[in-house]
This record gives sequence, C-alpha cells and structure tokens, in this order.
Amino acid sequence: MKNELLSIGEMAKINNISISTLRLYDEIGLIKPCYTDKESRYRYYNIRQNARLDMIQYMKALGMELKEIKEVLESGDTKLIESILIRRKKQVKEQILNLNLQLAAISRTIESLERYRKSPNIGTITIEYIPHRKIYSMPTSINFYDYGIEVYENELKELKNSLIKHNLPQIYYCNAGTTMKKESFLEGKLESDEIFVLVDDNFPQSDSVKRIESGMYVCIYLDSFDDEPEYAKRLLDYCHENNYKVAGDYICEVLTEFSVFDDEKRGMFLRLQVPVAFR
Amino acid sequence: MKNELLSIGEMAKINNISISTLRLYDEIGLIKPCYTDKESRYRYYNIRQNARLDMIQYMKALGMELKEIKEVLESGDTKLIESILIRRKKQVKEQILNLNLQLAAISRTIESLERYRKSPNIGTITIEYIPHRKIYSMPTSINFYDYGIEVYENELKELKNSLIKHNLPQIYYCNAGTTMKKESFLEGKLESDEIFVLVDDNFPQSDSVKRIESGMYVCIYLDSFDDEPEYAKRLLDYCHENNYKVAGDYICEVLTEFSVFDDEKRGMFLRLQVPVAFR
DNA sequence: CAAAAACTCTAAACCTAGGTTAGACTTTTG
DNA sequence: CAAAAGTCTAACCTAGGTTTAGAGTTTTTG
Repeated sequence: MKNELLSIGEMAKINNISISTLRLYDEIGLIKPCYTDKESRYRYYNIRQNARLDMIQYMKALGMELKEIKEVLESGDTKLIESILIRRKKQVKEQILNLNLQLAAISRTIESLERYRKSPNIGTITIEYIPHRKIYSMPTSINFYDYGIEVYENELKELKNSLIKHNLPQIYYCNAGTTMKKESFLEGKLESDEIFVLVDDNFPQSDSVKRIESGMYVCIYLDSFDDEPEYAKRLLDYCHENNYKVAGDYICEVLTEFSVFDDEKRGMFLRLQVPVAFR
Repeated sequence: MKNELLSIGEMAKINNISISTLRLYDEIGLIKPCYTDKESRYRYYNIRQNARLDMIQYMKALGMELKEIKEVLESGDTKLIESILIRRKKQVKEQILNLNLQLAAISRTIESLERYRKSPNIGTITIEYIPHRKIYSMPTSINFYDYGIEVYENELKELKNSLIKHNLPQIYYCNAGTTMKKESFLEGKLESDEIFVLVDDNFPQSDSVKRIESGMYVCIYLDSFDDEPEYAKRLLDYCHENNYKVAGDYICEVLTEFSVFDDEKRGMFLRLQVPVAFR
C-alpha cells in the first residue's frame, strides 16, 4: 500500500482469494499483474485491478466458466454477457428442478431405510390398509418364474431402459415389483403378468402409468425372491383358512433394496400382497 | 446372454453406461467383473451384477461421491447410508437456496445490462421517482474525494470483506455507491460520508443495513468517477435554478458496472441524485 | 550488515468422474 | 480364413483449482 504496488500475497488477502488462484488467473490471462519483475519474476498488482477481479468473482458467483468470463472481458460486449446470462438462467432453473427431485428421492430412501429397520420378522402375515400407489409398468414377455432371476433381471433392465429412453431419470422411481393375475394366484400357479417400478407424484402421466387402488391387503414379508413361491402359497392358504375373498391381482413389492451385502444378490425386503374383501 | 456371461460392451449397453466407466469402476473396486480372462484380460459380467450397478447408479443420482458409494457398499451398514443421506439432504437444501440466490442475481444483472443499453446521454438531468432501496453501508474513514480512486478502492474492499466475514456471498449485493451529507452537498464541498452496496430483499437484517426512502430525486447521469465533482456541481446548480429544495443526503449510485472495457478502470454508468421537496 | 524469517517463484502432481486416443490383441461373423 | 467388431492397456485431457518440493527473493530482526 505504501508504494501502491501490491505483492501477490497482499492482493490475495484483500480479495479473499488464494495466491495460487491468482497465479492460475495470470497463467490463463484472466488477470495479469500490472508489473512483473524480470529478474525475480515476482508479480505485483495495482489496487485499481480490484475492479477487474471483482468482476471476475461476480461472474464466477453467477456460475459462469472462466473461459466464458475471459471471453466476455476480452470482447467487452454487453450483448455477449447478456446471451451467456440468459443461457445460464435456464441452466440454473433446470438445476433447481433436478435438485428438488433429488431431495424427494433422498427423503424416500431415508424412509425406506427406516422401514427396513422396523420391518416385521420374515414370514409375518399382516392385514393392512395400503394407500393408493402409482406404477410405471410393462407386461412381462416371459414368465420369469419358469426361468429364474436372470430373466427377471432382463425384464427389469428393459423396463428401466424404457424409462431412460423417455428421458426420465433414475431418480423418479424407487422400488420395483411384479404383478400376477388374481386367477393365477387362486389356482396356485406362478405366472408373471407385469413388471413395474413405483413412481412418485412428480412423474409425468402416460399410458404406461397406472394407479393401484388403496384398500385392505393381506400381506406376507420375506427377504428373498427365491422364497417367493413358498410364501405366495402361505399367503393363499392364509386367505382360505380365514375365509378372505381375494378381490384383485397379486403384487410382489420390493419395500427396500440394498445390494450392499453381497456382490451378486439383491439384498431385499419384500412384501407379497393381495387385496381382500370381507364377507 | 447365451452363455449367461456378458462382455463389457453388452453390460454397458443394457445398463446405459459407458465402457470406460465400467473399466473405471473395476479399477477403483466399485464393481468388479465376475470373471476376467487371465490370457486376454477381457472382462465378463453376470447379469445378476446389475443389482449392484443399479444401486451404484441410484446413489450417484442422489449426488453421492464414488468414494462414499464404495464405502457404503463395502460396509453394508444401513446406518452409514442413512447418515450420509442425511448429510446430503442438508447439502442439497443449501444448494437449492444458493441457486435461487444465483437466479435472482442473474436476473438483476440482465436488468442492469438492459438499463445500460437504454441509458440517457451523459449529462442528462432528470427528475424521477425512485423506489425505496436497502443498503449495507459503512462510514468512510477518509474523505476519498481528497485522495482519488485508490482510497475509494480500499474502502470498497473493506466493505466487501466485512460482508464476506459475515458469510454473505457476493451474490447478495450488486452495485455500490456512496453518500454525502446534505449539508456538504449544499455547500458545494465534496465530503464522503458512507460507502455502501445495494442489497436485495433476501439480505439478512442487521445494524449495517439501512433503508433509503423512496421519493422524487433530481438526477444526473455520467460514466466515470472522475467526473463526479463537475457533475455534482451541475446537479446543485440545477436545483438552485429551479428552486428545488434538497430534502436529504446526496447519493452517488453505480447503476451498471462492467469492467470489461479496460484493464484498470471500472467501466461504469453512474447516477448522482438528491431527494427534493417541491414547494 | 548479516542472519533468520517470511515470502514468492516454477514445475509438477493431485483432486473428481470420467472421455478420448493409439496401437496391439481377441473374438465374432460371413 | 479373412474381415469386422470388440476389447485391452497406457497415457493424456477436461475445470478450477490445491498441494508440494526445491530454489530463489524480500523483509524483518538483532
């Protein structure tokens, strides 16, 4: 301040910026020190250069890239700044939308984990009211019960890819599931009908999106797809024993899925369910 | 699909991911192919590994870092996932707030540019209604009119640093300005009183935040700080000639500031103003 | 005035989450 | 069996810096 030239350290301090950042800006030509000693190569700045640095920091705070900032500063064209800012405005709006979706997805996941921790024992049968749900579904092309997990994985992949093709990010949906016609279930057969993912309220309406009505369901809990046949039978037996009338299609719903326990198997928590009517 | 092993290309395609990303994930141990040919070093995956890859992609969509994902997958601890998600939730909320501020700042800047393009000629005198404004201000420690731009730059830096110290990002405020007491102005002296930045409605209330009342102002436009003394005098003369009674303190307001035209001077558009009362 | 302390220099490596390229090798297809 | 398609490794690139090492310079202290 004495002799009106600032060393890089002083310049850094009064502008709340790091020395290395100033050196980087020098290197890329964003802001050059007004004087560089030819012997020692020390950089010296003038306090009037704060104006330019302020401008750089402001544009950076608006989310502009250093390249864009340099371009703008070199052109001195306010039209250019404006066009960049208008583009940036759109970007920011999109980002905000995406982050809101992320937020919803994170909350869903936290809830799902909570549910997992408080889940009933495997084999527990309950009768519960389940609120309505929305699903994005696809008919199964093969009965995967006849083939096993590989075919199920394939079907699920196809479903998810059809979502991606429609530009719907993974974040919209959470857990998957399958349905089976009421008739198959009652006959004790295992015939897959549909595969689906649950979607939230933000999900755009389309032909593939269906609503599963709310109602009373008889449910049984389990933790592996492998056990589904056995547990589906138990569910049917229970309905017969208690004289519940099956009122709709059977659903196998994944409540929680964390493939963290093993490399090759989905670590899951499932709920098989059928809607029932009371006579 | 035939012999149940997938090449890296097939695996990439069905999972909508690039081959190089799969190789990266292998390298960092996030997901290893279930079999690697020892001779050719070709990677082969099992379709059941989709479960893990799904999980990875889901966590990535939640904004988690690969390191965190790896940690979670290795620990298999749902408590750990939950704590990371809770932290992430906070982050996302903050990001959304910041982006909203950014959006406001961008809009302000676009407006400022528009104003610049439609600005009156230098020296134009107007009488306008100016709505109320909020400023974050600091008394000036020296009368910078006696010293010139370096001292002004220093004062401005100090003001901005006091903002940063209070954790207020650059984005909250836009343009700067200075005030001078009515008495000084009327005597034709130039004595700086306060330096300020305009802040928006989101800005937190504090002792340093003042309100400048709305009202009718006599204004003169110019484009350089250097001309301020001359134009301030013109403004005063105009008030006298037209018999306007100066009703409050003098303000020098930066309407637009783009230091894009020159390396060392602020490229500006200024408005000197005094509130007037009509008799 | 000399030594010590503080500062600054360059060059290179590192960070994230991959993308790209070159040149060699392997597998599949016709 | 040849051509085409696929895959391999290794190295380098992105943006916006941060960190480090080792050497040189400036300022402070005694």
